[in-house]
Amino acid sequence: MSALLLQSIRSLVPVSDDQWQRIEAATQHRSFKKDEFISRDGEINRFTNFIESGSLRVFHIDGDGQERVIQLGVTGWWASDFASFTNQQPGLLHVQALEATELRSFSYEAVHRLFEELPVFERFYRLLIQRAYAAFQNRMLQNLSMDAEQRYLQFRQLYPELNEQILQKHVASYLGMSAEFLSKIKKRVYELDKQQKRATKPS
Amino acid sequence: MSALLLQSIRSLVPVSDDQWQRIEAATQHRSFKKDEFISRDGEINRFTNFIESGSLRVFHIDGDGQERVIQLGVTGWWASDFASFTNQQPGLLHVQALEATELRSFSYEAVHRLFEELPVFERFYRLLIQRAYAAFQNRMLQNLSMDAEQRYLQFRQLYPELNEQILQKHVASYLGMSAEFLSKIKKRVYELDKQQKRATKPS
DNA sequence: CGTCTATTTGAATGTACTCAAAAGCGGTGG
DNA sequence: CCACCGCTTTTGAGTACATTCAAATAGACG
Repeated sequence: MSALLLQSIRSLVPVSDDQWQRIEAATQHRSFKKDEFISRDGEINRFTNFIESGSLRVFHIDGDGQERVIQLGVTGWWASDFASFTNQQPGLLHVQALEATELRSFSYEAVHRLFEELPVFERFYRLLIQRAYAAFQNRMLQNLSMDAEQRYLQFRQLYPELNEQILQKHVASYLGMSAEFLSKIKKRVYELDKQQKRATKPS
Repeated sequence: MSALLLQSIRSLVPVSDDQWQRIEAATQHRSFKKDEFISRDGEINRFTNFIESGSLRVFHIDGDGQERVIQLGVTGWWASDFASFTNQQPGLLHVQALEATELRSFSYEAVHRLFEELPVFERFYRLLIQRAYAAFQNRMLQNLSMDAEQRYLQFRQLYPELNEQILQKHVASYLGMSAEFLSKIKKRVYELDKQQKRATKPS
């Protein structure tokens, strides 16, 4: 019984206990150790994943060997190489556990079986993607219109848990900047915070 | 009768003639002149749009007045301020016709009515978003891992029709670079092409 | 404690931007 | 049909934001 997953689904559609049982029966539980790969570049990604605990990153390695983090995920989030899963074609992305991580995964077949059996599940899935798409459009907007410091501040405000839990170098990559530069930004922001505090409450 | 729209839908799901009539009846036809706004920043976007002819851009104006093109659309594409439409909340984006443009639009109410009446339409809509999301993930990948010249070359290869039909300044904004810089890139690429041709077939 | 990796810091560099001016293009009216 | 106007594109010079590389420091893990 995965209370978190049920909660994630019920936040988008109403589900009877009977329906929930059929959904849960379609999932499989998967465990990964720190740094273990959940799926790889070049493979067909067979699963879409709900994170029960732990964290992971979805990333690409481009021509010159640079890693680019496309997505980060922590407990209660969904994450996979979506394009590869959807089209059942070899993917461009790696998915890797960043710590010991427990997933509740739906295989491609399971998802499509549920679409046929439970219209409410297809609706849930549609809403899930809709939300993800809207979030992505927002992220694109930010990447286009903000400089590195603004992106970091926005990220820190929006996802404080990621900012704490995930290694800085992965956060930097997610935000589209070098790890060194993020380090400099954090220093600058920290000094500004200090100054502001002093200014706000002068002894 | 909108053959193009029917084609767009049938490319994703099978639709009977009867079902198609109910879908088409739910649409409305809307015409826009060049530069006219289809929806605006701050408004709730009531429609999702299929482009029957013409072209449009979806863009954001940020703090310092800079315009950032999030999406471009031409005949046969779907485009709207998706986040605003989906959540029925005031949007951050403008949608504007780039030339005389004919849309076939679905209101928020019409879409939801169709979801209830025709499960096949909900499936179509899910597949449409799925595809858009996968494309977006790809674009994000490219924005993170490619420099300006590579992004332009990829764009030109992927969407030659957009490259020809849309003003360079909008393409530049879509690609996340200044119009001036795109101009310089095009010159460089053109000179390279010339050199290559000379090298390939020396008199 | 020692090793391995992550983060910090600094210097030099580069990619892309801004600003300004010139050239090109398209439409409209005389 | 030509001349002019407005807008887009081109071009060049100076600049800035962010990168790369290298070395030092700090942290985590066995």
